[in-house]
Amino acid sequence: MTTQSQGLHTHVLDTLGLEISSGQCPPGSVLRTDELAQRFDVSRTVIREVIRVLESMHLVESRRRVGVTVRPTETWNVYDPQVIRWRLAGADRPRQLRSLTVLRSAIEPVAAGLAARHATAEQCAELTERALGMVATSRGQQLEGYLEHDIAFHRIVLNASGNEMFARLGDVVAEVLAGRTHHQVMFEDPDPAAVTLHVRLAEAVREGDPEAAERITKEIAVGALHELDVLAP
Amino acid sequence: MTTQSQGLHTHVLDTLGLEISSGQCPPGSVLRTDELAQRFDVSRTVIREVIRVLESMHLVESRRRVGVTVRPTETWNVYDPQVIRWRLAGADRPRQLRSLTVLRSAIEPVAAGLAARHATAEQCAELTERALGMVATSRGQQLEGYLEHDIAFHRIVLNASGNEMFARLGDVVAEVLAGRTHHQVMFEDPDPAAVTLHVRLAEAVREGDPEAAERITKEIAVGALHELDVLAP
DNA sequence: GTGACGTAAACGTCGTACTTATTATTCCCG
DNA sequence: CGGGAATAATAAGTACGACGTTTACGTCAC
Repeated sequence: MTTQSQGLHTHVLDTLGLEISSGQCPPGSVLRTDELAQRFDVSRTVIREVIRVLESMHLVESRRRVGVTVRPTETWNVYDPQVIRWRLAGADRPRQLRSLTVLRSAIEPVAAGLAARHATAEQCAELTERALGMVATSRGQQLEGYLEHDIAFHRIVLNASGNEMFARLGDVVAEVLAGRTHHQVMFEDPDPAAVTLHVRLAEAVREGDPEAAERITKEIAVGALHELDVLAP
Repeated sequence: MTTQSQGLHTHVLDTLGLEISSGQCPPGSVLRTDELAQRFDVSRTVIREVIRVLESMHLVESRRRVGVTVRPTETWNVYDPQVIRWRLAGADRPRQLRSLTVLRSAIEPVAAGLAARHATAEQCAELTERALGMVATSRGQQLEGYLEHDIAFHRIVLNASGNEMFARLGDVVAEVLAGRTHHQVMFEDPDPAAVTLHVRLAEAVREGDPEAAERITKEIAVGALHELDVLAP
């Protein structure tokens, strides 16, 4: 899904990034550019560019005479959407999903409060529209449609907060929601209570009620965390 | 400050990243690899590796036949510590500092609450030590010493939260605090009230009182935001 | 055992040649 | 005169080979 064949660079980067973040190349292990070039059947040029990108994400460290060593997990750029995607696709998806959901539970209530203050009429309208879309797709195994509305909904709230750091978390939230829908066992329709809360949040934002918006979003977050507790060990 | 002459790559990356994030190369403007190679007097190889890194940060987009175009601000990886450093060094430091402080005000209270639950004895000890260090350096123009304790203090709280997303925000907070001390007009000693709150926070964490920890941290955040309002327009 | 020293292994940089995608232009046909 | 298809031009993508530079590691003398 993440792999497009739009260039050798992309393919190699994606493969290596996935291998590293999935723990297949544990921290401390070393890679050699020549070996990689041989393995992927590409020139060392391509490998070097990939390594540089991985290095900028602090996934690896390149040192002379020793090679490219995988760095310890604590140094990864875990906010890089690419890294998040790799990790969610890899082994410790549950742990990752939990960290990210806790992050959401801290950010989104505050963002919703700000959104209630700053949202434009246009944003309010689209928010309501998305909430209705969620209602419409909340029953009858329309998970993909629901997911799309859900992602759009949260993205609007984050954007409407007016804070760029919050806004840029839209991609992260999208990854989390997508990961939850696709990888988690999620046969059933979404929780009706959650759907209702989204509708109420849209109302609170439209009415410019920051306290309510914050409170409702906290409830949504609590629900998401609870869901994780139930579905994942 | 960020530039070490540890390789051409680093130097070129730092220079270009700074120029882009400072708005010197506004979104939409195009760079050519050949020109850059000539300008920095390095081979195209080096330039390409730099471009690839910049591309992974979503600062630029490279397309055939058209060149390397600077992408709009909304797409930048603003959580990348490198990008943060560039932006804090650049033109819109005030705006950036405000966004980041709002982010802190959302994250740190939650992190402090978690820290109160999960902190080890060792972490509590070091936290208290740092709080005392802040007290000791809070008067008499010892700003650098105070800053060091302040950074360490907040880093411990974030780490003790047990959430890796929070923990990785330690670097961001460090940048914010450093930026505030160094670039802001800050002749005076730190606010005594803030110092006291840090001491109380250390106590709350040590006593395992999440509610108090969260509340006190919120007060610290409010103070930081207020400080921004007073010092920057 | 300890220190200086040399060696080789890996990345770092360079230059060039060639390939490919994309845009701009030209030119022919309707 | 206009529009679409063939064509040219351009800049990035890839490959290869060579040399430079750092640095871990083994060796040798003391």
